[in-house]
Order: sequence, then structure tokens, then C-alpha cells
Amino acid sequence: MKPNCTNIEWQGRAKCTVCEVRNFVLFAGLSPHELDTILQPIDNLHVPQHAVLYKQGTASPYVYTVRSGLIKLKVDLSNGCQRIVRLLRPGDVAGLETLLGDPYHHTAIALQDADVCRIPREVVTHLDQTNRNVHQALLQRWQRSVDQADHFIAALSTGPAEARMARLLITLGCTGNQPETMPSREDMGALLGITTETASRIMAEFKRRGLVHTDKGNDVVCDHAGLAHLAHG
Amino acid sequence: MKPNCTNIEWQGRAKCTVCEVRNFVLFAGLSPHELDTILQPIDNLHVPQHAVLYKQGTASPYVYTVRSGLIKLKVDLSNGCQRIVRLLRPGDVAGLETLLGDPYHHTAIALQDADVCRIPREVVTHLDQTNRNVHQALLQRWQRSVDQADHFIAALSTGPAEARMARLLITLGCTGNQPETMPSREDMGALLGITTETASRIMAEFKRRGLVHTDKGNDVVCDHAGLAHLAHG
DNA sequence: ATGTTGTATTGACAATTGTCAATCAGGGCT
DNA sequence: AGCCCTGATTGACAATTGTCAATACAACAT
Repeated sequence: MKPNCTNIEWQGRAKCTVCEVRNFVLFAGLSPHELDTILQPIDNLHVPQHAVLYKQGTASPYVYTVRSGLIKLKVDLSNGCQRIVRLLRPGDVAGLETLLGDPYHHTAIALQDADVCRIPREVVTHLDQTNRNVHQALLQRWQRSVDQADHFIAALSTGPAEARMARLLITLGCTGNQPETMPSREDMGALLGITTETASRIMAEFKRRGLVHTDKGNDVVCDHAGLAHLAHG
Repeated sequence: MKPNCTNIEWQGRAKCTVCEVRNFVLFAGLSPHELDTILQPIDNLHVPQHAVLYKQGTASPYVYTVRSGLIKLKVDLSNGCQRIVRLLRPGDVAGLETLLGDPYHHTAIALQDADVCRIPREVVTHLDQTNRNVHQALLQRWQRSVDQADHFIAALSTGPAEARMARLLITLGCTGNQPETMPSREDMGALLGITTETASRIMAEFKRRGLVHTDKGNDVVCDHAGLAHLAHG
């Protein structure tokens, strides 16, 4: 077996009180004192690109919040294919179903190198019961999952492939200002419910039309207005 | 303007203590005494087919639970089309986003005559804070929305139209035992992200192949095994 | 430099799906 | 019955997308 470079690394105990994205994550409403009183450890993990954070159908008592990077949630289809049902960015939460005792409903894989906090289920359930702000934040994360799923249905799974690709690029944050790292053509296909080849063709055509411009590597800059125009039609 | 036969009718104050589906809905864990102490009124509404329960973008302080019938949640697309993102059956909850102060994220319309309970937001938030069982049930409803949305992505928006239609019929509960009421071809199209004509062609072909059998009106009985086979491939 | 590997791109063709228009079928009405 | 209206079905054709195979390209190791 060849050396595996996609092992998740422990990065130390999370330092929530100085977390630079704390205002976006689950514990926004906690005082430093309250954070100190958490008995269970919150660990900081580095998830290299392509590493598996958890597998669909397995159970473990952890919820994850994304601090940096990009995580995909995918499901296995009956015919062996896969479909990506969600993209998680900094501030998003993964594995909420574990709070209800369910095994994970998806397989979580890093699309780009990511840092996540691994939070024991008991920490979340306890804080949910004792802190109003955390409770509200939890409900908001759950609603956010619903909203993102709806976006996948309405924007990324509806209409011709070209329009969906344009919406995907916009969803990925292509504003035209700074370069964005693109997923592989295969992942784009799994995101949009089209084949890898169709995804490749559309991206190549976008390049020819000047709608996207290769920066370096997988980074591109986009013509946001042009993409927005295609996203409608 | 022609007479409107799709007005929502008030059916009286909800009698939760004798509600035949209470075990499936939000207040499963409440004792009769606790139910009596709810100050805000829970109303029982009849929603005729095609009636609008609420509109996307509007705000009102109500959550709804479906007691009978079938409700569709749809969103308006940028190009004027519409996409159905969820189907709600008895026990499902609609409008949870109102608990977070959001306007409704969808337009809710009855696909079949439906009975719903209209619950003031304050009732839910109060019970959520005072009763452990209601709190847990609320989280489960939220997760159920996520799961149903994921099903729309993975099963109803992936693969060729024929397989998606087979999965839709199975989702609608076609077991082959008793007849099921079908949505219109237009709604099937909006459910699957295909055109009305394609939906019609596929259903007609299913009939010719004997996979579905017209019972009476919009009711059909299905060959569950045959559909399940098509759903894979 | 050379090969090796994995991904992206492209071509050729088949299959699917969309578009637009016509026709058909059923229910309600006069 | 005859008419009207709506939704379902079908036909013809164009456009899109999938399939399978070949090629191009970039990163990396030898």
C-alpha cells in the first residue's frame, strides 16, 4: 500500500477563547468563563485534502465545525455513483445528526485542506440546555443545513448544465476579485448531477468565452457578471 | 374574477389531547395537563387542494404541522420557473424558519386536501424551553427537513429522468398494495427538475409497460418491484 | 531527460431531454 | 347532445447530455 498522505492530524486542544472564527461558529454566545468550564475536550484537527472526516453509516459522538477550508458531504447512490449534497465552509457544522443518536448520514471529505474543531456530542447537548445563545445558534445551524440543501436542489440541480455550472461557480464565491480554487471536474459533476466530461466541456467552454480565467494551478478568476447572466436564462 | 374554491377554512380549536396523529407530531411528549396549559391557541385548518398555506418571503408567527394530506414546498427560480423542494406528509412540520425570525423560505401549497395545525411561534419556543421531549422532537423535525431535502438531491435530482420518476413514485408511497393519488404531470416535473412533457411521456410509458395501473381518477397502483428495479440502473 | 500517473480535454456518436405545436380525453356547463 | 376548458398525451425536431475512447497536459519520480 502506498504511503497515505491524507491522514487527519491532531492539532492540539482547541483554544476557543482566542478562536478567530468563534463568532461564526457554534459557541458565539459563550463567555470566556463558560468556555473554560467545558469539561470535555474540543480538539482541533487538520484535515488534508481528500481525507475522510467521517463515513456515512458510522456512528461516533462528535460534531464538527469548519474553521477553514472546504468540506464536501456526499452520499452513495444505489448504482454505485456518488452525489455531493452539501459544501461546508468556515462556520458551517457537520454531523448534527449525531446529536439525535443517528449514525452519520453522509461521508465527509475535505475538498481543500481544512481545519475543523471536533466537539463531543455531550458538550453540545449540555450547552444547548444551559445557554440560550448556544441553543439559538444550534437551531440556526440546523436551519442553515436546510437552506444549503435547498440551494442544491433549486440552484444546482435545476435547469441546463451550463446554468448550473455558472451557479456553482458563484456559490463557490467567484466574485471576480480574487482567485478561487476549483474542485476537480469529477467533483463538479457530483455536485451538479452531471458527468465529469460534461463538467469539463462546460468549464473549457467558459474559458474560451473568457468567463473564467486560469490563474495558477486550480485557481481561477471569474467574470461574475457574465456568470450571473448565464445563471438565469 | 371567478369564485375561489381554494380558501383555507378554520376547523376549530385543535384538540391536541385527542389528536389521532399526536404521536407523530411535535407534541408527542406532552402530557394532557401540559397541553391544557398552553395559553396560545392552536388552530385546526383545512387546506383544500391548490390552496396556499403561506407564501415565500412573507412573515407570520406560525409553524404548521400536517395532520393529513400532502403539502408541497416550492421556490421561485430566477427565470420564472418553480421547483418543488419538499413534500410534507402527516407528521411533518412546515415553517420552522419562523422560529428564527425569518420570513418563510418557501411557498406552501396543498397537493391534496390537507388538514394542518397552525401553532403560534411562541407556543413552540416556550415548550422548547420547558419540556425536554418537545425540545428533542423539535430537533428531530429540523433534521427530518434536512433528510428530506437530501433525498430530493440524491434520489429525485440525480440520474436519468426515468429512474428519478421511479424513485418519486416509490417516495410517494406506491407499494403496490393500495392505490395512490398522483400529482399532476406539471408538479411531477417541478419535483424532478424535468419538463411537464417529459414527465407525461415517462408516466405514459410506465403505463404501457404495466409498471403503473390507473385505478380511478388520479389514483394508480404500482408494480413496486419493477419501479425499484428502474430506480437503480 | 524519460517514463509514469492522474486528471483534463476533445471527438464521435448514441441516447436523452427540451421545445413547440397539435391532438386527445374528461369534467362541468348550458 | 354540444360546447368549453383544462390537463394529458403525442409527434417532430432541435438541443443537450451521456458514453466510450483517444489524446493532451501537468506533476512527479526515476
